[in-house]
Amino acid sequence: MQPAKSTIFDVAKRAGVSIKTVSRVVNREPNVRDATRQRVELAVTELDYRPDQSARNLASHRSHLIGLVYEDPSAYELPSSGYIINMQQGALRACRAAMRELLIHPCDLRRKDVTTELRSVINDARLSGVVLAAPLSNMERIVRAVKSTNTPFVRLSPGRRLRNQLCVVTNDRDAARQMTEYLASLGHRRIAFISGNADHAAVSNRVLGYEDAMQAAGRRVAKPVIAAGDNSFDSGLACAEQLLNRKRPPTAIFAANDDMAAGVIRMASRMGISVPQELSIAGFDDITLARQMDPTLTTIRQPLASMAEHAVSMLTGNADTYASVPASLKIRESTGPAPK
Amino acid sequence: MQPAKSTIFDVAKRAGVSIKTVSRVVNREPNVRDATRQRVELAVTELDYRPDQSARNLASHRSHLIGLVYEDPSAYELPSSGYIINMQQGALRACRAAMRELLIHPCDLRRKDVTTELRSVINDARLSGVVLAAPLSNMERIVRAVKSTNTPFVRLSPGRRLRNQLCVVTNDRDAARQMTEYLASLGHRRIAFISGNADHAAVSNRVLGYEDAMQAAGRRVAKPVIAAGDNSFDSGLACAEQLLNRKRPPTAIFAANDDMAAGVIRMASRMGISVPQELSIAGFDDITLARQMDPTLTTIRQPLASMAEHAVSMLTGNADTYASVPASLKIRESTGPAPK
DNA sequence: CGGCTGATTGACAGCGTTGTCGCAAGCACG
DNA sequence: CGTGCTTGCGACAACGCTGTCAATCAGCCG
Repeated sequence: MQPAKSTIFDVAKRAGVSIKTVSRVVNREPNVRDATRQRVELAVTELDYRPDQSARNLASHRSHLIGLVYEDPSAYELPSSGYIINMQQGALRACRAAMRELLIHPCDLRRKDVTTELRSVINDARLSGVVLAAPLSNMERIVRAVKSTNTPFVRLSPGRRLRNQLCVVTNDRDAARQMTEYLASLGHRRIAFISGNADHAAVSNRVLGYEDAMQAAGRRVAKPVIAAGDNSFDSGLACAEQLLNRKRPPTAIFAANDDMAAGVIRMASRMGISVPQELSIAGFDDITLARQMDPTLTTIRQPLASMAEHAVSMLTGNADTYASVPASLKIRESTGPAPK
Repeated sequence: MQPAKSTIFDVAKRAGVSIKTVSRVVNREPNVRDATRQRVELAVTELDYRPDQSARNLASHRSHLIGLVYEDPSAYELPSSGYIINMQQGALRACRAAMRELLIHPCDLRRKDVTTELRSVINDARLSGVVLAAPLSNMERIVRAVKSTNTPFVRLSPGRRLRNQLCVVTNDRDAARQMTEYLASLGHRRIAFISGNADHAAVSNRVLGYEDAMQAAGRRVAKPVIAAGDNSFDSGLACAEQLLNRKRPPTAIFAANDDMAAGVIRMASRMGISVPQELSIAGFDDITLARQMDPTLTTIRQPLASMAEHAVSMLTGNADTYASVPASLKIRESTGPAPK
């Protein structure tokens, strides 16, 4: 049996002060004499006092919960588990540091009442903050719903920097440009790109980065070729098939995310095309899988975990209101010199 | 602006009853006349009344939150994201059905204070129930910590059926036996097994299933060969290397989970051994990745999502106190007839 | 030394439910 | 027609905090 849980009254009595003073000390409010503060703190540790969250919630209209909201992958059989897990890990790290807990809430966009439901969750649980993952962070109605709850929220990769709104971004465009330049520097001239779901602003930025590089390379490389994927492994297969069956197939394929790149690798293997000897393949995200594929995937490490961590820190008041976390090139086995 | 939130008092006034009666109706308590119940229900819908969760928590000492507790994968760089995501999806499904929300809490077992911390989380958030995933569901100190909070909890794959305790299991042993028999039926005689982390009771059951089948097959197949992995992709690589370098290497390798099986496939490819022509490989779990590998992986579909869904349903009172969800064989490309 | 100011502290009323208990009405029974 | 039990309902006290506001105290000025 555990010793009966002590309340703010017990602490107050022991320290010889009022409950309000205990409250002040616990919440680090100003205007408490040092001596008093110390007496209270002593009592707190002696009694192992930990404030009751429910009571706090009720009285203060805020909980100690942070909500992580993202697109429900099961809704579409999206194999994007790496994306989600990474975000969760980052968010959890920051939660731990700030003594918060994490509530996860995937949204099924096909449902008509997503916004109503989202509002209910935020209000019912009195979340103290919400992290809105891409691509939701870029959808008008979703953002509006969250905003209407008056709960602080951070948008992850909202596509562009926003004034007066919390957000965390990464340099998708720049990173995509770097990757394309890297491929060009290996001697590739026909570099194709597989784009993804246009809802996902980060993904469109990657397209732009690819185009930037292709344009800058000018005559040295051939025209941009962009195939339309939807971020899924299967669309990677399909796009690869289409691209590789051209009369003059590309010698390098850069996919807007790793899942699609995995599809490309798979298709190349099916078609008997060796990677990277005959075809170089690059991805974007650096999901766990990227290191386990055969060949291992050259990709761009998107700091999803750090981004989510930053986001939560913003909500707990431990970070600036804006953060840009840089992505970086990870060169592995799936890319090599262009074939002669 | 939204219409001011209505409270139990508003409903009571409108229905011409006391707040207690409203409470009874909302909570489906007995001893309310039908006519009264209907009047209240009408008022509830008219005013769009939704009880305040924080107030409920405070008064009833229970929240509407379910906790999902699992081993922290980031602690060990475990690539088991598929496992976690699947569980989450199942748990979320049941939460949605029961109007609950899900709080996730990975445990870092290396920390000395895991149990203290776990208790705090459960108590602070006043979780109404906890789902304890394997292998935590099988660790004495963890289970004890959860039990000490007097919060209802369900153990996932605790290794054996437990009396008077909520748990959800699957037929690991039987499924492993089936897979082994299947391999034998393809003509394989030297079938090796890669076992995993012994903490994970489900995994030890798989070893037993393998042994069952090998024993039953008697003289027809060679003696069991078991290599010790630790559930990770890398250990799959290592064990495969060791097994395949034997004088008489196995013609089939059955790994206790898909991550290790992926490692085996990878090693075979490195060593120039063709799968399934020269070597058959089977896994266990059916993670998303299993369908994306090359060749696609023959494995056992472990119904993790359903298991977690069941678990949450138990906690919300919508299911029995015990469930066994069957696993099933998924034959794909990585297995084939034994080489001559 | 009186008055003024800002720092420090406490009393007390919420916050919106659920739990306990009491009371009245209805019903079976002798 | 009285007794005892069940059913249906309401009054009111928790639940354990935070917010508001008033009271007290110390320091400082003239």
